[in-house]
Amino acid sequence: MAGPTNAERGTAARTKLLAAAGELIGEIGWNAVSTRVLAERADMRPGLVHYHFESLQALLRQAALEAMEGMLAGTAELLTATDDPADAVDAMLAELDRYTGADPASLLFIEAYLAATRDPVLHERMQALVHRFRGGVAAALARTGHPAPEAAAVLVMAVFDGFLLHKGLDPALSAASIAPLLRRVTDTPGAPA
Amino acid sequence: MAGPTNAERGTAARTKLLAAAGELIGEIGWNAVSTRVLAERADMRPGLVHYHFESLQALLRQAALEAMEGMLAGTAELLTATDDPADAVDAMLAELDRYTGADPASLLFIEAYLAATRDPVLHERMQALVHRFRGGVAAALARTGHPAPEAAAVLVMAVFDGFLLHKGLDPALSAASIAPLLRRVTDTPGAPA
DNA sequence: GCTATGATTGGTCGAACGTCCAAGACGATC
DNA sequence: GATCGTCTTGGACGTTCGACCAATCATAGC
Repeated sequence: MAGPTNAERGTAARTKLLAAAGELIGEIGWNAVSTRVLAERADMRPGLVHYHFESLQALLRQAALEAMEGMLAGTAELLTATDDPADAVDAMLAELDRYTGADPASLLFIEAYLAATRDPVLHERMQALVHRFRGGVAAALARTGHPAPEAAAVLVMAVFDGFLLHKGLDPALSAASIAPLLRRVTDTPGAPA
Repeated sequence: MAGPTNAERGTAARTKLLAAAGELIGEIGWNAVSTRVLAERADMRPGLVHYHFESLQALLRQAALEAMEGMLAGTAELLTATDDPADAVDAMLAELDRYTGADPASLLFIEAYLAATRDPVLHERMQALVHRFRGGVAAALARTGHPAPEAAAVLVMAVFDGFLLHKGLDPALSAASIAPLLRRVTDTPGAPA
């Protein structure tokens, strides 16, 4: 009965804490995640939090970044899976319909945006994350000969996040209804059909 | 030397508290606004907060709603001041460039969106506020014969808020660069120039 | 076995929190 | 000038917070 080694238990605890933090940030809000509720969700004692992480803020920062990285990585694959980036944007918009705008995953993004305005380290890392993703969209659009791929990528991503924001307020909003209009932005005028 | 009456002092205190709350929500975050820092900003004793307002949450709710109402009202005038709603959207986008995305006014909006997902009363009132504004945009677009004014209004407002979110992360973003692309959305194809 | 090292426990510290309340201060009314 | 309603003060209440720490436990290497 060889149980887990000490190192394994340590990394397992860190992983559980990060996962719990990722859930709680969206559920109750960044500033409402305390060491005690976090430990309870992760099924461990509060003292462990500050043993495995330098501070609560550092833990939340890392949890948010890893969660966002995971979500963006999954979505970025759509860009390379389709030939026409306009179709890819459509697909990403359709995937956006799986989020209600009030679920923990959506809210984690918004919470992170806000936290980034008050945490320089998070700001820098999150900026790099968004910049990379936006660069991918812009590059895909540029390949089709889009006249302003950078600006179009900025607009597309603003629509994504802004739509989530509004959807949280009005769940009746449907991504399908704005998809054809967003296509006006991603399409390249005068291109062969 | 007739000083202010008791009633005047009361309403003045309420006004000061609401103004201070509006500032602080954006500066330090909704959940970080406490009775004590709020009273300090409003230059009064902490005990007064719960004399003039039922609870801290009720105060923050009212402060956020009044602040947003004021900002949206000012912007809505642009809709009636111009003949072409596409020009109005351009003007609103230009006005958006006065916000950095990290200033208290911008952040108050985002904070309110988040708070609305956890406060049913705020949710309802804010939904009505956004709905009314969006209806104005849609009506203006409908007048030009836009084929999908409702969807276009949803997309335009998503761009506004989403762009603010991204601008807070990357101050280099300029509304001017996405304006011509957003025009593709608001324009009515086949309309007389 | 014994000892290193890392993981975990339970508890404590001072500070800040939302809310409430009795007592005082002020202007209006008679 | 007494009285009344409103506004204001200062302090108190129980709770929770982030952070820290000595003691205990479990594994790994000798």
